[in-house]
Amino acid sequence: MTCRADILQGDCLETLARFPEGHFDLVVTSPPYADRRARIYGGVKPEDYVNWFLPRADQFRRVLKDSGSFVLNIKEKVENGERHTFVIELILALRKQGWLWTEEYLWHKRNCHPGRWPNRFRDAWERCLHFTRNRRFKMNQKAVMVPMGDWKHKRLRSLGKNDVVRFASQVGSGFGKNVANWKNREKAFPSNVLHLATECGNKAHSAAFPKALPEWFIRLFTDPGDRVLDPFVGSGTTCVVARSLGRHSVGIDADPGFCAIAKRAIAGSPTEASLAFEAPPPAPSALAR
Amino acid sequence: MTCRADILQGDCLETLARFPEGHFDLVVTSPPYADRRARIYGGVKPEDYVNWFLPRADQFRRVLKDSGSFVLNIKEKVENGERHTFVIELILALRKQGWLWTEEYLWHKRNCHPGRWPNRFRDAWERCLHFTRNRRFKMNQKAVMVPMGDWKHKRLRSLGKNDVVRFASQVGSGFGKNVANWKNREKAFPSNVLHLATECGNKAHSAAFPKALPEWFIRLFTDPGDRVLDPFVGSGTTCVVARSLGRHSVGIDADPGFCAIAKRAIAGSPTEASLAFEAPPPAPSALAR
DNA sequence: AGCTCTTATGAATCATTGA
DNA sequence: GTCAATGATTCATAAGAGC
Repeated sequence: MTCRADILQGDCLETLARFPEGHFDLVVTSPPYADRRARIYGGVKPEDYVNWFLPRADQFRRVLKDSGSFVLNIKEKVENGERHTFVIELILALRKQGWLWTEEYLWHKRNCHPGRWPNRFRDAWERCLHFTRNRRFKMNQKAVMVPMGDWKHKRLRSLGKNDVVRFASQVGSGFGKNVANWKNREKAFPSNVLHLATECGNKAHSAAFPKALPEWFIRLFTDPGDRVLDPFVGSGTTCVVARSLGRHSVGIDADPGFCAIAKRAIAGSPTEASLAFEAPPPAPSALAR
Repeated sequence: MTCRADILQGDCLETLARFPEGHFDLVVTSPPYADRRARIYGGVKPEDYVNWFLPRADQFRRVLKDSGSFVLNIKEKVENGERHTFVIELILALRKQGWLWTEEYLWHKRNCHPGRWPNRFRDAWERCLHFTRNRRFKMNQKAVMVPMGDWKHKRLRSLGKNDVVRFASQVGSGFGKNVANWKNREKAFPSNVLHLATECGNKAHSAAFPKALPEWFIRLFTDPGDRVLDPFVGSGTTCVVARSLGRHSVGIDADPGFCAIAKRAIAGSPTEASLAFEAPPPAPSALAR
């Protein structure tokens, strides 16, 4: 199956009005952080961020299926020596708007930005806030199981008593008294912490997140053939990934330059169909450790 | 030097009134989470948590030195399928009280609690909120440096072309690698993500955090001889660690049972002086990956 | 297959200057 | 003074190629 991946230029606040209720299964996005990409988004100030975001989130909610998820990758900046509070204020505001704050996943950035300061260390993590419309929602946990890797094979071959205990606790099965259960199992469920390196080819148009991030959430919260929306699509990563996973997608960006880049990225990217012949699907091994 | 490690029984709200202003250099604690340890703290409900906590935090602030830090290890629980908001509300309230929300460190629990649910994965992280009274505060970054990997030695012998080029072209915000910085450097600075395994030693009195957690913050935010406070000391971990690091400490707990346990733990634990003869100081390698 | 070595890579902060 | 803009400074790692 070849899936549609449409890029629309405009402010998602207006662009989304064209879409019917309950059209999408997943909204996943990394919005312009406050004060970043100032030229394009008019440099929303941190203190205005919530008010800027809310009406857009209202649209996201309208076009999202009842069983859908909304994943928001965001991190507050430091201002005046303090972490700014606009993100946690946004969480509270979104709840008032009717969203459920179901979970907060963490993206641990293995390669974070360099730097050194007297009052803090380098920032190596971002939030992936998971909101839903309902307590019951679609979640395919098996789709993101991680291989246990060499580690398991080496360890299990020679079973010292300590090894068994340590093995069980590291995998998180706890109570892994019955190691035999694990021997035949190749995969383990991940936790709510994702370990991903950032990747960004294009310096001029830095991608917000590495492909593996939307990939993880698309696998987790949608089925093949479902519809994915990224209302701040930037260089197109979400749509490229969605297509390669066999999901339809819509990406919106206010900046014509980004839209052009996104379209090119999609045109040059493999579809699921082509992947099936050319290469194995991306290994989830890189996703969560 | 043998340091005092005093355990006081009582509610820290009242107990701290005996202490003068600016007595402590660091407050580090893992408070009874909402709804946990209900018998002892009267089972503070999540919705009452902020109001319960605030007057105590006011005392913490009073007895903390101007250059001091307050580290709060906490994680919101899931209620009714949602993450509760009492922690982020607490952050906002503490700022209103005059605290600066300087940073949010993460404790990534390498071996988190087992379990499986249809709508979420295992929770593998907790917040370590860092509050200060001032923008300038005591921070000994070198005290928590971690050994570098072996790769460093080889690295210096033959520098990749990329290293040289990027460093040379310091124009245009290219990343530079000042190799001189690496000469004679055996250790690396950590990031704001801590990778620590939980200790599951005594299940009867579930330790709030592993020793390595208070150890890291005590090293980072105090000097030897400084004074550390844990107002919800539980089984005494903070005081045990503080003493072994040569810091004076006060631990407070409302529960006489915990106080007894804490006192025993301290009595049976090594002082810094004894450690100097018996064993090398704890290797920081275990602290942050 | 393991080991060595090479290369790629990043949504940052802070201090200072100018309006 | 307060605010805004600019520039200087800053690491550590993982993945892959090669032997």
